[in-house]
Amino acid sequence: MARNKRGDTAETILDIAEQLAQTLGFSGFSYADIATRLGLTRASLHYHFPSKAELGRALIVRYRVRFLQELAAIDHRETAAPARLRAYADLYHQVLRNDRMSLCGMLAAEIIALPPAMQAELRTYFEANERWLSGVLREGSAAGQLTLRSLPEEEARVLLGSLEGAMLTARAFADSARFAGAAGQLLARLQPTP
Amino acid sequence: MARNKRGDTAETILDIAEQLAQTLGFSGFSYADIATRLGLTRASLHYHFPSKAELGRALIVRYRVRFLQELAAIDHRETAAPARLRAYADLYHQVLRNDRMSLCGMLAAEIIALPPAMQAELRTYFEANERWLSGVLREGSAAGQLTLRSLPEEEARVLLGSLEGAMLTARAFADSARFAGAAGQLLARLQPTP
DNA sequence: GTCTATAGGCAGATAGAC
DNA sequence: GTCTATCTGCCTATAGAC
Repeated sequence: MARNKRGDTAETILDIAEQLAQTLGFSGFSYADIATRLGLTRASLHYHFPSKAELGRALIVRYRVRFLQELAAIDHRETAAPARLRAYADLYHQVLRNDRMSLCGMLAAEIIALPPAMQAELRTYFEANERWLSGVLREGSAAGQLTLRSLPEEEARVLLGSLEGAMLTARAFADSARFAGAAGQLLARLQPTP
Repeated sequence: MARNKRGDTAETILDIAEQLAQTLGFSGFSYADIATRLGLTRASLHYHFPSKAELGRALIVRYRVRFLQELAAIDHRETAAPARLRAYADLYHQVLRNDRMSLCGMLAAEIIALPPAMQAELRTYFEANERWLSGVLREGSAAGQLTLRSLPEEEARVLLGSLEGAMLTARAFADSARFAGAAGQLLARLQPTP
């Protein structure tokens, strides 16, 4: 749903659900968890999001839209490909510093347990990410700022997966510096050797 | 517990629980799921594993022991570092072809929702993995078979995280070839350029 | 929009018979 | 070891009053 204006109850519900999903997983939280933190009853939540499946779908859609806005901001702020990639990795790092896992990385783990509509949205999210990364890698390669060892599309897949995995293992040790180190190395490998 | 001999009911319970945990996550399955597939009642399961937390702990311990046995087998079978790394990545690939996620990668996602004993076992598992990888990378580097861009320990962390992440995203697209492609690239980057 | 009340089911776990 | 029966609590979801 989430057809209301910003600042609305629906948005606040999504904020809380997002935090819970990124820390406990989608099957790891309940309407009761949200209701308690929001100071509402479970029944009221169902007014805004009739089913948990619809809440989950809205969660991914909003997350993707916001993420793409941030990517557009990076495109506007940074012009060089290496700087854009660093800014991209920084988005992940910020999430981790908030003691969260990437929403879609988390959901990808439990994808089989998710309703079909959420599975589809998840793939759309990853595809959009890879499309943006591919573009940055291609342009950086053409400009001589990056050295690719394979096609931009394939490098993008590897990079996306590697960053998600770096978050996953960093979280296991509750150490966001672990992520920063891994991200730095992954990007350094793309640097051209003069 | 799992204090019984192999082939026992306890082992079968672990087999089923392992498959469920690797596909749905630890909070994604119940004693009822295991009982149904095994043809027992929920109460009987509690005889073997009094609580789900103990079942989960036994799950990780057995998984780690088996995994380390496979790593020892690789050490015995392959002598060159690049071949050992390929065999290592192949272990992941086999898991994925069984439509499963790496057990500990899955559990790492939901680590905050896990009982403390499971969290500790999880870290032990990852540490053991990194220790083995570090050794292979160090020896391969010393033998001129691999080119490292940083310390073996750091390269090991990056590789472990990247492989886990490659599984995660490959699963989102239900495409194990995606993992194979990423793994191939990650290992190719370690190849010395003559 | 939010509430109370409640349905109906499933969760992990235990007691005690066999 | 496995069973039946049961407890307690939580889950998603709905009906209907305000």
